Amino acid sequence: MPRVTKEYREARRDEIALAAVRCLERKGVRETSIADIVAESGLSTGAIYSHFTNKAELARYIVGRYLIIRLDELEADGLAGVVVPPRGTLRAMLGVFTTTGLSPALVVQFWGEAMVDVELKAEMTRTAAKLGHALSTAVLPWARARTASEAEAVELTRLTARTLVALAQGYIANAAVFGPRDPTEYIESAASTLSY
Amino acid sequence: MPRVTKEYREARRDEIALAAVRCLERKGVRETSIADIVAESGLSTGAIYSHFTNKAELARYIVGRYLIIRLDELEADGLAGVVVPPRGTLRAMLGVFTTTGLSPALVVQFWGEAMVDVELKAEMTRTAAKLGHALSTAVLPWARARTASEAEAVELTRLTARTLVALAQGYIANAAVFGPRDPTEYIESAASTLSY
DNA sequence: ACCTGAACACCGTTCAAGT
DNA sequence: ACCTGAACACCGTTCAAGT
Repeated sequence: MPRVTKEYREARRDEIALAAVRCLERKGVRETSIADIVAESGLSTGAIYSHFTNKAELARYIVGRYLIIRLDELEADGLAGVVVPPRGTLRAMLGVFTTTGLSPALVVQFWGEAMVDVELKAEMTRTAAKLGHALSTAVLPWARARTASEAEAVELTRLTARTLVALAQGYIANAAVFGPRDPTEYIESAASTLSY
Repeated sequence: MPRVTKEYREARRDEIALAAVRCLERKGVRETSIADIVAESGLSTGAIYSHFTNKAELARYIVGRYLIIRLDELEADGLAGVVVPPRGTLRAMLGVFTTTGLSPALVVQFWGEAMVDVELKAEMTRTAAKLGHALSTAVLPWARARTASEAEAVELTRLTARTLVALAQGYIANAAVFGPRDPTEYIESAASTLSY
């Protein structure tokens, strides 16, 4: 048996990660030093480095653990075969995003970090794959209703899922730079703008 | 008369800024040190600090000078009263973006920096205002053709311009994280996705 | 006035020593 | 095994001295 349980280690990692998230939301990724996280967590430098190999790995852990948008309900609808049009899926995704998880400002900072940190980008791609899976499940019944063959439905689902992610990214980046915006209003405006 | 001309100072600032952009495209915002810019420009630390008060001001200068997307043609069409539908304006904006200016990866990094640096955010808002102005000019004839009064046309133009910026941001963020995508295909997919 | 480069303060990371 | 905190290397910024 290990001296400390796996649960203890996990709890310790989360304790550090949550202290870090508090610092990040307050000061931003760039301005948060290990010393800040040490002060916020009440632990020592060495304690943090005995649970994360470096600051980058801590960032990766946070992205993997807190950047996921839970879309269980949508996924459930999709699995049950309920037909939800893409606009409804986007609405649900933005709604979940605005009520839970990290702030748009912090998400955009992590995107920026990922441009430079290959490992963080890989973690983000993995997270995005989970999101893409949930979206695909939600979109598939709708795609089936609109296409003749299953192959066509799958291809339409794939393209639609990437586009939904891009539209959500646009919403997040726009909110981060220019201030909050009502999700429904954004979707309506985008739909009407693109129909001409 | 000043010892050195205004032109000399401007040229020196651009010399430093362009050396910095080369470093930034190569190593990213975070990883580029003043020492890198010193090596790339062939100047000394002090020389750089005699033209920019600090690294943040240099970043601001770069954003103000190289992040602007030139939309002169669109603006000209708008001023001439040519009716271009919003989709055409978006297409033109993404086309200009993909052929000139900074890479999507670098743009996203600057967004991230702006979340933490108030001055950089202000500079970015000013840059965005210029872009918004060009977009508004391009969109106004179309909005006039679709509304009864001038007041309505102006309001529709305002909303449409913000949405066009959000859609462009989505394209940029998506391309930065998931790789390049054909602008026309993105617009078609977004339009079709949002029509349901 | 512009420029040089050594010096300083600060931050991420390491590591010998403690429990 | 986990933790402590002093020590080290590196980076942004300053400043006395040069042209």
